[in-house]
Amino acid sequence: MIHVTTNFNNKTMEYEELLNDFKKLLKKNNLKFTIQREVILETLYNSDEHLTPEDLHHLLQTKYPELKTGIATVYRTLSLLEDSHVVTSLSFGAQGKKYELGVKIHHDHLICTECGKITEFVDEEIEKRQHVITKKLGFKMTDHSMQIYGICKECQEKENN
Amino acid sequence: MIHVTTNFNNKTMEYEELLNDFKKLLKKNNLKFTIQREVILETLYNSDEHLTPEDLHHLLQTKYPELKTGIATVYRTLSLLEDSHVVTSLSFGAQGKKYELGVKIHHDHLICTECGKITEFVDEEIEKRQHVITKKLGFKMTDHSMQIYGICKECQEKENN
DNA sequence: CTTCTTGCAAAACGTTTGCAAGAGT
DNA sequence: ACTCTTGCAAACGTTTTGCAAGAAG
Repeated sequence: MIHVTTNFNNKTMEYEELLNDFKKLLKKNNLKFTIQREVILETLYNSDEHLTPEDLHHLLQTKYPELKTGIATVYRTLSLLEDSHVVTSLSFGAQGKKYELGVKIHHDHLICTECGKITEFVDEEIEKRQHVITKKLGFKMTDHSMQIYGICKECQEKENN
Repeated sequence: MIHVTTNFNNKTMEYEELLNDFKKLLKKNNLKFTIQREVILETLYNSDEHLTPEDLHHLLQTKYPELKTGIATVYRTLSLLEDSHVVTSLSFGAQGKKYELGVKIHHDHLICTECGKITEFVDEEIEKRQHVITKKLGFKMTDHSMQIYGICKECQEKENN
C-alpha cells in the first residue's frame, strides 16, 4: 500500500466535484490525470452495483473500446482510488474483491447467498456501539465493515414455488 | 459449495463431543473418517489463533510429519468443515482466508492493520439490531460477520516512541 | 469389494510486476 | 525534456482439479 495524501471524506458528491477533487489529489501527489483514470472514476460513479475489477474491465471494453484499457491499469487505478479513500472494497471468500464508490454515506451490506445481490443499509445504533467497543478496548478505529448473509425476499419466494 | 447435512449449532464444546458429532456428520453423509480429517479438526480445536490453510498445513507437517498431509487435503477438509458449520472463515483482502472453529459462542472481530492481530468481541446490542434490520427488509439471515479495522493499543504505543 | 479419500502435479484463478513504448505536465 | 502511466506478457500466490493409488466401511 502506497501512501497517498487525500482529502476525501465520506460525503455524497456530485460528479463534477468528485472529479475536481480527484484532479487535485493527483496533482498533490505528482501523479498524472489520464483518460483511463477518468473513465474508471466515471464508470464507478455511474454504477450503483458493486463491481469486481473484472466487471469494471468489461464495462470499459464495451463503453470505451478505443482505449483498450488493460486489466493491470484497472487494478492499479482501483488501488490508487482505495488508498485515496475514493472507493472502498468488500472481500468475498478468497477469490475476489468488489469495489464501490466510498464517497457517500457510510453503510453496511446485506448479501444474498443465493443470487449474490447486495443491499445496503445503515443503522445508527450499530455505528454507536462500534465506537463504544473500540474505546473500551483501547483500539483506534480506522474503518469497519459488516456483512449480513442470508436469503433475500425474492429468492425466498422463488424457493417456495 | 456442497450441501452437507449438519447439526452443529454454535455452542462451546468439549473436544470429545465435537469429535463424536463430527463422526456422526460424516456417517450421515456417507463420508469417511480419516486420520487426516481427525488431525485437522484436532489442530483447529487446540489452536486459539485464526489459521490460514497454509498455517494449518505447516502445523500438520510439524506435528504429524508421517502423514505427509497434502495442501489439497487441507483445503478440501476446510471446505467440508465450513459447509458443516464446524469452522467459519474470515476474508482479508483478495489474498487469503483465515479459519477458526465455529463451535463456540458467536463473536465479531477487531483487526489491527499494523500487526494483523485479531481480537474477538461480542456485543449483544449489535446482535439484536441485526435481527431487527433483517426482519424489516424481509431477509432471512443465515450468518453475519463484522470486522472493525484499526490500530491496537500496543501498536499505538510503539508509534509514540 | 465398493466407494470415498488421498497425494501429487497440473491447471485455474485473481492479482501483481518488469519493461519498453507512450502520454501528461 | 522529464516523469509518470500504460499495455503487454510473464510471474506470483492461492485455491481447485484430474487422476491413479490407497484407505475406510
